[in-house]
Amino acid sequence: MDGKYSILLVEDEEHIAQGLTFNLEQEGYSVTHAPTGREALNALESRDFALLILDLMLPDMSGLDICRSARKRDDRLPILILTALGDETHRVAGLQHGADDYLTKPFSLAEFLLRVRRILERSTWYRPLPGSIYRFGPNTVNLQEQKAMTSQGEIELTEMEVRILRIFFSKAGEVLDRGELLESVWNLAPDTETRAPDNFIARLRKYFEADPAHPEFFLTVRGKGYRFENGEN
Amino acid sequence: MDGKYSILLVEDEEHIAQGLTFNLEQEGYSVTHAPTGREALNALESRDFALLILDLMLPDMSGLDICRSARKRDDRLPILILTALGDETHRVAGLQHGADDYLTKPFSLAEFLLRVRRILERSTWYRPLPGSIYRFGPNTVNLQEQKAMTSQGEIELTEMEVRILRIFFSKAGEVLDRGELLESVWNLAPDTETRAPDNFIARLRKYFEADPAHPEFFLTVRGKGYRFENGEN
DNA sequence: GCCGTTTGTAATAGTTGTGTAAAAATGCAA
DNA sequence: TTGCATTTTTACACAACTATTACAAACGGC
Repeated sequence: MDGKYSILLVEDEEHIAQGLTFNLEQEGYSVTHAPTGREALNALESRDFALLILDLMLPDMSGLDICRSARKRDDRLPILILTALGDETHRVAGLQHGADDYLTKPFSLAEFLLRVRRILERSTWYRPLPGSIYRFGPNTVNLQEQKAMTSQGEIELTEMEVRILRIFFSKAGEVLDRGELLESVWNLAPDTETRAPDNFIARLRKYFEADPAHPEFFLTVRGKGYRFENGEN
Repeated sequence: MDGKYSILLVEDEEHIAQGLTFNLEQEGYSVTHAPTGREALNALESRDFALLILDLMLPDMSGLDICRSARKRDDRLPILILTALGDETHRVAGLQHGADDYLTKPFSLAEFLLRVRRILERSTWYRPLPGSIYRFGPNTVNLQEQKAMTSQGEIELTEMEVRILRIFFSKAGEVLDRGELLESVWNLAPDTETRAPDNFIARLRKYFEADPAHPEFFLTVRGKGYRFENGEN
């Protein structure tokens, strides 16, 4: 769960896929490649992407079907169609199916990368940055906007709270010892004597736990530290 | 004020301009036509548009210059470049100057209209409809006429107040840090030491909040800056 | 005089420190 | 093993401190 944009590239021609993947990763994006429609749909089911790049000519199904079902799941997912079908009918059909952009092969690599960048830049204006929304149990945390929705209503988060939550979310399931927390959140030596972390844990439990005395998300690992469980794994 | 999108069309060839205007109006948009760069800049100065459609080949100046200065005024104004210069260098240059899309003449009218519609649809996700009035809670703000209706009655807004409100409205929900405000409203270095923003916030809260000490719209994010919530999202 | 900025001081939110209670682990004898 | 005393660790309310913000009032330019 890093800050990189994750892109799903749906393309059956292996060498084109490799070239695009290479160049997109070069730009700092994280690319998942799906060579068939089936795999594309699976990937869309299993996780969130910041952008869908779609070849229309797939062996098993029409790209437009993928386009439609992706739109249905997430009506603001940016979609870039990339195809050899360049005539007006196809372009219009693609745009009508909800694509954000439509590039015809052969296309200029520079233009392609610019359009990708432009789409992703714009998308941050209307959808949260990848990884900035986190859900567990009845809670929804928006790290970017420093607020959270809990079963008790919406609350504002402070900077420290956000920093701690960020660490916990990124290491869900792992035990975080005091020293590690002190280093990464407080920039203190790992052996500093302070109970500041305890206090924050208590606060987080008050915010997010149904019964703070018997936490199900922010767990104590006696003698070690704390462990965050998101309730899924 | 109607809900129509207003488009500024910058195009020197009269018959093309007429054709596009006709078709765009057919679609329900309100079109302003500027045949020269100078007139385009004047129009951009005098009022807000939802979209700028730009021919690059103008008699008096380069379309890219217009693109740049329009971006400077409003960094989220959608721009569609429309030109006969179709080779890669020009396309890339256009996109690099901040254009949202780039269509090469001759283009398909249907595709053009679809792309316009797509851009405008997306834009409502991240910017308030220009020229329309903005509502939050019991307040109604008209940036165009620099007036606002609050629960205490109608007030006139000063230029600075309008500039700040514009930023807050267009970034509703986001945390705006001091530096960002200083840059975009005051054109100052982001690390300038001043409390001018505080004073305006205090004023806005006095205008628009039922209880300025416990704001529900203009919120403080301690250590960061401010966040405007329109009460919907 | 109107607006916008600077300045000074009060108020406040957020973080950390501290004390006490509770809980868990440990030691050890039976 | 079991039971009980002892020690260690954690929970968390509250106090103390500090950096940041609120805002009135004075100031200054167009």
